[in-house]
Amino acid sequence: MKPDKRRAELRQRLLEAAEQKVAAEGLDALKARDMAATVGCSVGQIYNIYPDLDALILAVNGRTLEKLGAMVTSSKQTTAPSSPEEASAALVAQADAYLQFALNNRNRWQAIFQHRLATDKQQPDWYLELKEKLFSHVAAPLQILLPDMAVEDRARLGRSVFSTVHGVVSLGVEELLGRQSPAELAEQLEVVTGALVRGLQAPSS
Amino acid sequence: MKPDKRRAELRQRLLEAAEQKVAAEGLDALKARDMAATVGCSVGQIYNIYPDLDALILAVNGRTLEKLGAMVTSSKQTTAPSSPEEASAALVAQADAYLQFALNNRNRWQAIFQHRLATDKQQPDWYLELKEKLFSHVAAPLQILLPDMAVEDRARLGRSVFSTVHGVVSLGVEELLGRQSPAELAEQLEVVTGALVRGLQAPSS
DNA sequence: GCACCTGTTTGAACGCCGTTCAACATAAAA
DNA sequence: TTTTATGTTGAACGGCGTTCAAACAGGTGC
Repeated sequence: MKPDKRRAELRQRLLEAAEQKVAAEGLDALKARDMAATVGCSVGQIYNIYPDLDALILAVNGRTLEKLGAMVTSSKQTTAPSSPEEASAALVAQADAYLQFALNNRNRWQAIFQHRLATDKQQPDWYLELKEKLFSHVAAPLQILLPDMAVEDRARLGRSVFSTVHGVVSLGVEELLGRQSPAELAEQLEVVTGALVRGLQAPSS
Repeated sequence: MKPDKRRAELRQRLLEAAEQKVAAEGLDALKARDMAATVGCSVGQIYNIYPDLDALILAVNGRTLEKLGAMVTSSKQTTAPSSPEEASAALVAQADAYLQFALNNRNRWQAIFQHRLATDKQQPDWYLELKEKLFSHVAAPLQILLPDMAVEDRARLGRSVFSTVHGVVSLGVEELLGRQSPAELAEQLEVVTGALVRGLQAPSS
């Protein structure tokens, strides 16, 4: 078999093994030696395929971002909301979809925000674009909700609304055990996103 | 000198050294050997004073939470807001104070949310109380804003509002370089918190 | 002074980590 | 077959948190 094909296959197997490991035991459980043993190659081979473990983690997180994006997109109750009411409902539904994804894929979702590159390295372009795509999903319903807003302002606001939802989900999921149930969390999230959307429509003081 | 006194002094010196290290170079730069060298003791001595490095980190983060709490508290433009308008302004001011603290103490602030205990260990009570105190600062103005709400509901909502602000600050600070300036971030935060507060007062649909 | 005991302090050593690279295997060319 | 180029390997390196047998210091009785 050609070495190129071997490498491509191994690359795929490594990614799958890494995804499963992260999903099952969290980002901290991802170890080079363990991955090598799982896919049946040497430790060194990993570094022939990925420059370092960070690259493998980014590949895993990239796939998570894709799944997350698909989830949030498919949540839009109306594929193209036309009224402010529909747009509001779509935003609240997106927030709930984000929460449900975080709850159902906790380790994978946490890995996205847990992982930190060394300060001198920076996230690759394809990864940044994936995140941007996620933000833009939020900005779309905002267009119906706030039609007079400039495009770049709406993009910024989309990021902020996403951040808002992320904050509630993030701190909520992190101390799930002992304090609040998933149902209570979903309720709180709906209260907050609902209020935020109403407030954005209301005239500013 | 009595060993007890020596230990107490060393405990203090270790905490200060750890704080400075985290503030200057971030949580990841905190190493046992380095701390020992800085305060002039052996590595082992650290483990006679703190059970492990997690405990030292929690001590550092505890002090950060205290400073943060003081900052947010002192931000209340009116020490005891009496009108809904004052309460709204107080909440927006608190959010801005939170942002300013995060910007001015980035590494220390990041350390709070970056640090993760092993899943089998859990945060000590005094640490949880510090966080609870922070949330309660938000809940206080909510009392004027939503006087009819039950106490425990208000506490929950306080946590959610805090989470909201935290989300915007968190994702905002993490990609500060290249995209948005601190001023833009502050503006975005004000837009979001303002809208949220307005929405909470408006009748729910 | 010395010997004894008791609690404290020490830093080499352990196990685990990401990463490297001289040595080895394999395939292609001569 | 021999030589060359290319791909693969896993022991070894440096660094990490943590431990614990051994060295140490302080007090007590002689």
